[in-house]
Amino acid sequence: MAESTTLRRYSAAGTRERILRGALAQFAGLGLSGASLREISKSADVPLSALHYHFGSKENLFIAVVEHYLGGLAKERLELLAACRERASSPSVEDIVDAFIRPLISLAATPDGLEYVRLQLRPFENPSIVQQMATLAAPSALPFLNALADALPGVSRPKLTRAYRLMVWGVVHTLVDSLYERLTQQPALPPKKPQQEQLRRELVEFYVAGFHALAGGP
Amino acid sequence: MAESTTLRRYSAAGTRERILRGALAQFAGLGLSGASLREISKSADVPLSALHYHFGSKENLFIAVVEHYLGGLAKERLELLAACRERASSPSVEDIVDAFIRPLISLAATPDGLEYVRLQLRPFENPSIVQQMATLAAPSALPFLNALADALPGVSRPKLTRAYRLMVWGVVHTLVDSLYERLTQQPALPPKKPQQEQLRRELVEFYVAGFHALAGGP
DNA sequence: GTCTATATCCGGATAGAC
DNA sequence: GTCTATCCGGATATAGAC
Repeated sequence: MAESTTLRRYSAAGTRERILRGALAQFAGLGLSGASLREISKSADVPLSALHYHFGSKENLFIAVVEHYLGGLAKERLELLAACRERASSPSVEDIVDAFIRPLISLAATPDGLEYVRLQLRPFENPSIVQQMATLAAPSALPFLNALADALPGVSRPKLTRAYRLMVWGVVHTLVDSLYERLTQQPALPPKKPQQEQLRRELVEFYVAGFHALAGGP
Repeated sequence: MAESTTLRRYSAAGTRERILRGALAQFAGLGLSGASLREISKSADVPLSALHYHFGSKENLFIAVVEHYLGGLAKERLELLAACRERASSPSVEDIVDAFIRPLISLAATPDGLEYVRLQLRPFENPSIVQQMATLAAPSALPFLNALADALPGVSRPKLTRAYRLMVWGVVHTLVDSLYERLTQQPALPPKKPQQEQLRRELVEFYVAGFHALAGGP
């Protein structure tokens, strides 16, 4: 009946995931340099050395967090884009914009997902991280740019890229911007589902109009 | 002929400004927690203690940098907005958007100005800073929101605020986004004046269309 | 694989000479 | 006002017992 006197508190299986969760929250709130491994280890309830054991370094952990949470979002977006292609041979601007925005709003409606969206605003601290983030982002960004180029054949690629970027960052900031939450006394993402649907329609409408304007009108 | 043996290298008059310049570059590149006062002191060529003597703390210095550089931008924007009001009793959406975007593009075309634009993407690290940034931003944001509300009477205030925020962050990111510079191999802000003018027209066009779409068409 | 203890360094802030 | 020297906490990372 003597319980093992080992100090191990958790199975190895769950440790990695708990670290990723804790790290997500810390990095999202404080950024790469602002977060500390000590705090992450506390919030994940693992010893500090477990972070190094599993991830090697702070930067590696950061990238691991991004990879872990980015995957689902990119997958969902690409699936929606593919679904448009099945319905019509080439998707409309509205289809494309919706396929981009819809999964992000769903994601932001979950607690972890919202943290991940916040994290996206923080990674620009050293060139190595920027490089790795760009590599991670490319596989989901390029199909959208290509689809937009097909839907708007009159618009040059640089123009399209800039407009795509307006959409990317505008939407992310809309969902998590604490500065404007304070300035305007409005929550960034409404808590209830119907209002979130409303917000999605509003965003799609806004950006579809913008894209069409670049092509010289709808 | 004996030169004074004092160690003072610079007059006090220039010290504050050099500190602000050095701090701007460091904070813009690395964020509040990523930048170090030691590096700032080196880049400004002043001793570390001068930073504390003139500004008291790292956070105070950060806020001082923002105040110092934000001033000119806000002033120029509000002047342009006032100028529209003189030409017509109530400015059009295009006037308002242009008054918002034009000074930012001019600012970003100067080296220090570009650093300041980059800095805007970094201040979200602790509640006290967010609070102070919101306070600093309000005096220039509210007149623009009010002007938009006048120009688009059919659009609710929350909708307008969200759209305004889309514009704020989209434009800032467009001018300095290193992630997409790498992803797309395009410089964020074109180096030559005519192309900058072109970019400005493009941005104005995009956002004017978006705002009008919210009102149910132009 | 897990955990404690520690090495090593760098950060912001300050004391006090000049 | 300016500058050197220093305090001290907290950071990442690692060594080594179990």
